[in-house]
Amino acid sequence: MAVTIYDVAKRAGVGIGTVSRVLNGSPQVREETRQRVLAAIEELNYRPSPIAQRLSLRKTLTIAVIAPFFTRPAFVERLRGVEATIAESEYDLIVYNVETTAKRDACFHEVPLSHKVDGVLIISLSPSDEDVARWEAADVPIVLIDAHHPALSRVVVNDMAGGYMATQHLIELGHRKIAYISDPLVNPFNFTSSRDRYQGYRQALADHDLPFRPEYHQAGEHGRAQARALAHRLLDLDDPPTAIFAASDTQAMGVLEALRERGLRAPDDVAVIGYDDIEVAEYLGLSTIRQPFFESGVIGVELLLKRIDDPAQPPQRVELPVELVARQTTTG
Amino acid sequence: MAVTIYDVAKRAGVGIGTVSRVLNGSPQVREETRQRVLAAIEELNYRPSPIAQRLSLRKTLTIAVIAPFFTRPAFVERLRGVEATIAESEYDLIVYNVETTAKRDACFHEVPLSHKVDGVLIISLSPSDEDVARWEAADVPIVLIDAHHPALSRVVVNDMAGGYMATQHLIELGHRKIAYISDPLVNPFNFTSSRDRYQGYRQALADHDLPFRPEYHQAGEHGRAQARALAHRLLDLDDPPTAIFAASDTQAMGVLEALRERGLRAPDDVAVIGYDDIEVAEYLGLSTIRQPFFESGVIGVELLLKRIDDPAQPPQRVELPVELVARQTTTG
DNA sequence: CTGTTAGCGCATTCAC
DNA sequence: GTGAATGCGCTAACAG
Repeated sequence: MAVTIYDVAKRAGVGIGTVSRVLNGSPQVREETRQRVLAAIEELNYRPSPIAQRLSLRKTLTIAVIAPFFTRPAFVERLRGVEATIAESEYDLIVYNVETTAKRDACFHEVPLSHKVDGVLIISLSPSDEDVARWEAADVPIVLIDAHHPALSRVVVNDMAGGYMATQHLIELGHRKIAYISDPLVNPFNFTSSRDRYQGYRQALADHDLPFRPEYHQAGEHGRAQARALAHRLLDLDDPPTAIFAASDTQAMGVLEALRERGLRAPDDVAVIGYDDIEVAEYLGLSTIRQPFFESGVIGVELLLKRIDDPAQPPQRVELPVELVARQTTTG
Repeated sequence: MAVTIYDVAKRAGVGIGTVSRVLNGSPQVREETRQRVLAAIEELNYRPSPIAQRLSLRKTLTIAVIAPFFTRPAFVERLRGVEATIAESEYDLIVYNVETTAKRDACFHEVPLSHKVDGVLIISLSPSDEDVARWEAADVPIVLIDAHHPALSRVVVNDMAGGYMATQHLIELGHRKIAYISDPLVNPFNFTSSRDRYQGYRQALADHDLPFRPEYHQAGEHGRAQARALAHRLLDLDDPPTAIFAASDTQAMGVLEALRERGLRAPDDVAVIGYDDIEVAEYLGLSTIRQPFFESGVIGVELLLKRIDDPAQPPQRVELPVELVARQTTTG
C-alpha cells in the first residue's frame, strides 16, 4: 500500500492533524515541527491522496470539457487554450470528444449529473432549453465556448459580423456576384456559425443594394470534398459568381480545388475567402476571417473558475473580436 | 447536499449494503427488494459518488495521457484513438499537453506519483532510464505510443522502414540525387522519428549503391517555414537534388512552397515525398508514408488496460505497419 | 500550537 | 438475502 498521512505522522512523532496543517500551509504550526513533518514527508516520499482530499473537501477538483474537437482544426486550438489555463490551476481536465449526436447526448445527460466534476466547459455545442433545465438540478457551473444559450455564461465571437466583414471585403473589391458556401444552416449538432455568418452575408448584400440570389447559397455537409462539389455547382450556373465566401477555411480549400480542376485561378477568375485562419490558410494564400481560438479557451476556463468560486455570479457573455486577413485569393 | 446512498437506503427501507449490492449488480439480492431499491434510486435521482467509490475501491478509475498533441496533426489523431477507446471503458481520461521541455519534465515527475491515475499513456515522448527508474516505485503501469524504452510496453511504427520505403520509392522512379529534410536528429524532446527515418534513408541509398552526400541532409526546427528555408538551401547547391524526402508532411509543404517560389514544379523539376499522410496531403497531391495514428492510440489504451488488470504482465512491444501512398508530387 | 475525533460516500466483510 | 460495522485517506472542528 501507499504511504499515508498516518505514516508521516508517526514518523514525525506528531498527529495527523499537524501533518494536514503543514500540507495545507496552515500558519499555526511551530516552525520546528513543520520541519520535522517536512522531513518525514521527504523521507517517505509521501504524496497525499487526491481522492481522499476530494472526498473530504466535497470537491472533485476537476473540470470536464465536452468538445467536437477532433473533427475540425478550430476545436483543437480552443482546446489548447483550455488545457493551458487549466494546467495552471489546481484542477484536472477530463475530456469528452463528441463526434456523433449520440455521444453528445450521452455527455449532455451524464456529465453534469455524474458528480465527477465541479464544472463543465462545452465547446461549439449549443444545449437545448431542456438540457439546461435538466442541469439546473445538478447545480454544476457550465460555460459555453462558441455556443449559445441565454441562461449560461459563454464566450462567443460575432459570427454575423465576421460574415458581414468577409462579404463587404469582396464587395469593396468590386464583386457584385458573391456566393456563399456553408454547412447546412440547420444541422444535427446545432452548430450556429454557418447560420450566423449567413446572416452577415445577407446583411452586407442588402446594405450595398446587392440582390440576394438563392442559387448563390450552397450548403452541404462540412468538409473539403463536399465544398468542392458545391463550388462546381456554383460554377456550373448560367451566371456564375465572381467571388465565393466559404464558411470555413476547410471548405474554402474545396473551392480552390474546384477552381483548379477547371483551370481557373483565384482571385482573377473567382475570388475566394474562407473563415477561421487555420494554419494552412497562410500557406495557401487564402484570405479569411480570423478568430481568437486559443484565447476563447482561456477565457472560457476563467469564466468557469470564477463561477465555481462564486456560484452566485450571474451568467456572463464575453464576445471576442474577429479580424479580416486579406491574402492572395482575394487581393491577388 | 447531494443525495447519498443512505438516503436511498432509508427511502427503500433497506440497509446501505443492499443498495450497494444492487448498484454493483450483485446477484444475491431478492428481485423484489432490488426493484424497491431501483425505484428509490429513480425517485431520488440518485447517482453514486465516483470519488467515494474510488476511495473505497482504492482505484482512481482514471488514466492520464501526456502528449505534445496540439502542435502537430499526427498527435491529434492518436489522441482521438485514445479518447475513443477510453470512452468505452469505465475509466476517465485526463490530459496533459506538453509544448515545452519544462512541462514535459513536470509531467514526468509528478503524474505517475500523484495518486491521480491508475495508468499513464505517453505519446511521442521517450523517457530516460532515470525517469523509468523513478516510476518503478510508483507502481503505475505506463505505456508508450510512438516512443521508446525497452522496459516499458509500447506501440510503435517502424520509422526506419518508412524512411527506407520513401527513399526506395524515389530511387525506383529513377532519382539518384535524393535529399532528406528533417528535424534535428537530436533534439530537446528526444523525438526519434527523424533519426529513425534518416537511418532508413541512408540504408536505402546504400542498398542501391548511391552515395550519401552530407549536404543533402538538411535539418532544422520542425515547421513549414523552417523546412522551406532548408529546401532553398538544397536548391541553391551547385548540384541540387532531383528529389526531396521530408520527414513530415508539414515539412514537405515547406518544400513545395520553396519550389513554387522558384517557379519549379513537383515532380517534374523536383520530386517530393512527405511522411504521415495528414489530411491536407491528399489535397496537395503529396506523396507520403502513411502510419496508423488512430489505431496506435487504440492499441496503446488496450495495452494499458490489460496492464492495469494484470500488473504482472511483461512489457510488450507492438509494431504497426507503415504504407507508401504515391501521389502526384512523385509520380506526376 | 497540537492531538483526537467525527465525518466525506461508498464497498465489503461478518453475523443474523 | 440482508443489516450493521469497519475502513479507504484526508480535512476540519474541537478540546486541551
